Amino acid sequence: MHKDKFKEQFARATAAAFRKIYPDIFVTVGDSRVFNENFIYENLETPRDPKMGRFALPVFKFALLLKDKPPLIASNIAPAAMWFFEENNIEPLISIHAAGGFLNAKTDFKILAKDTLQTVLTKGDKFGNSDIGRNRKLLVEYSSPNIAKPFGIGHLRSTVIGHSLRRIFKKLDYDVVGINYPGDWGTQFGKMIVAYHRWGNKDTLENEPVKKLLELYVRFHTEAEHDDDLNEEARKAFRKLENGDPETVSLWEHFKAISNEEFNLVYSTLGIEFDEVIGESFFNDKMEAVIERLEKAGLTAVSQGALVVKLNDPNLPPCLLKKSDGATLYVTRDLAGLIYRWEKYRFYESLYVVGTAQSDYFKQALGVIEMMEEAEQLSPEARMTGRVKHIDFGWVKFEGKSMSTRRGKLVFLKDVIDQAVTLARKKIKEKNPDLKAVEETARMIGVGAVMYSQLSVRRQKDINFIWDEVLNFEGETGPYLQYTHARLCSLLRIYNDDGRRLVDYSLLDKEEEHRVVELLADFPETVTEAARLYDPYPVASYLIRLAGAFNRVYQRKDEAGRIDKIISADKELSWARIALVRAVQTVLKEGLYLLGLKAPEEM
RNA sequence: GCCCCCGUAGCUCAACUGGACAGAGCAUCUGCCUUCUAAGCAGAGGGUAGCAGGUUCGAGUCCUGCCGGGGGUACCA
Repeated sequence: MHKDKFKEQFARATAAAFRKIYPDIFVTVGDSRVFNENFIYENLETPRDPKMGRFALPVFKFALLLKDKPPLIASNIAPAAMWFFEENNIEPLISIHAAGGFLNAKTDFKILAKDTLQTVLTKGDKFGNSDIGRNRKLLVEYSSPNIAKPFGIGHLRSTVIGHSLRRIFKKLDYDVVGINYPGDWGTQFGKMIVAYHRWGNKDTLENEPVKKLLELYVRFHTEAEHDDDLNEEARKAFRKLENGDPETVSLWEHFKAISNEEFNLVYSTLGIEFDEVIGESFFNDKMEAVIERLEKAGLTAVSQGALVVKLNDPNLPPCLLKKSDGATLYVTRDLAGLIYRWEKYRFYESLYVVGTAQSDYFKQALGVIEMMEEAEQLSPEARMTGRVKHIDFGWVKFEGKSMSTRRGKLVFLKDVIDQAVTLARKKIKEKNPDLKAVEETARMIGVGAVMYSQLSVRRQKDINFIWDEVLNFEGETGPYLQYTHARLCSLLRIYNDDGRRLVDYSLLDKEEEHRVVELLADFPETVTEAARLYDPYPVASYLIRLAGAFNRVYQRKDEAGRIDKIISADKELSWARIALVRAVQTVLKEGLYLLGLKAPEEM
């Protein structure tokens, strides 16, 4: 793991200072706690207010050990640490100050700026890359919509989060396989088939077939409320499908084709990629083997006519492998999928980006796997237990109300995107009528706004999908990031140089500029943080901060109240500032890429 | 009933997993475009952190109990 050289120097100096100021205690505890450099490094924090310093060490926890009051400790250590540099003839990269119970470190700006900007400009979009994922196979399952149902905004969240995680982990050199696992099997198809036979025919599915399928699905559920036969019929129809009845199968194929056409359109509009698309039905012929394996492991039981595995956790209901009529369930296929993926990939980790409503379900499935591997006494390397993770995310509501496919209460993603793109088109006409690529740009912005709406909150939080907010392009939004990017590109077009000259970074001496450089230096850490949390959110909020910091530089006013422009008559100064612009543009573009958003050069 | 999650500004959310005076955006109000994109920037107002206890040098963050909301609770996925 790459270490920050400023923090390393801080740790070395303060550890030495602690040894010097508290020699008696050092003798008794030895090279540990505050006397140990690594310990100090690990305990560094970032101050809430960047003005206080780049990083800080709170010393409260050491008061007991050192038998001193925290402010006294800090004020003793700070000068001793600075003295350490002088004593050992080390050029300090930082200055250390005591502030109450904190030791604050400020970095030498010239060094930070030179390091950071040169690194960004030479590495380009590889800035922030890391090799922590080398030789690690990582599976990410996301999107996974249900065939024969429209792609609603409910599916958007899994799609956007998963796709972003795929890119983030790739950046860290993981060998990522992005998987789409569409729901193309199950009792729902029995319902669809019954509904189609009762109320539909070939002509029904001529125009807007996806909406027609939804209508059939909804009608089934409303009528099933006072017609018990319907559900029974549906179960029969699904069994027919499982038994391979040709007519039923071809109808199912037809539904699938209709849905896939719509899904692919959505994916290409959003720019979503997968490495593998395998539907549930792929596992039809692999379920028996799983059931046999579980039986052999002595885990199965028959309960109320159904084949089940009872979990160890008393709070979980038994896991149903087969219904009392012999038909399989979702989990049966998912267990087969889990085993199949483990055997095929021997993954380091496998992530399932699925809503939090399914968390008990995942506990069941993973519980069954764990019990099985335990019963089979597999070696630790042969077990997938602990490597499979449910990456859950909060409920998506629409205008404060729950959505329900069964009741037809849902919002089509297609409609949402259309609205957003239309609005973007309108704004372009208004704000930049000379823009040539209107259609393409409007699409980037509209889609960006919709996608960002799913990333602007930590993934565990519920999201309320509110039109006014999604269609607002100001403030903490995708279009704001894109706009800032376009603005940066515009500057680079005007000041057309190759960026290969010697730059005096000390000319970037304004507070606003310092803040931008500090943020640029934070990018690599932000990416690893996102990976650690399995959440793109840190990247999203980071980009907002970066864009805001740059916009403040861009519109900073001098003492006379005039805008202090990036490009001025002062050549040296302009070069330095353009280097900053180029670095911000690079990171902003890469960050947007990680989120799955396009970065327009003009808008 | 039982099991998870959540309650922070009018609204939507942050706060580096226990640290510094709780921060942003939206909305409202006030400024700023005679050449670098105003989808922007500066500023103002707006807070008893659901309530009550507890642990701690230190609590929005941890523990307990209430109150309120959401989700799940074997033959859906």
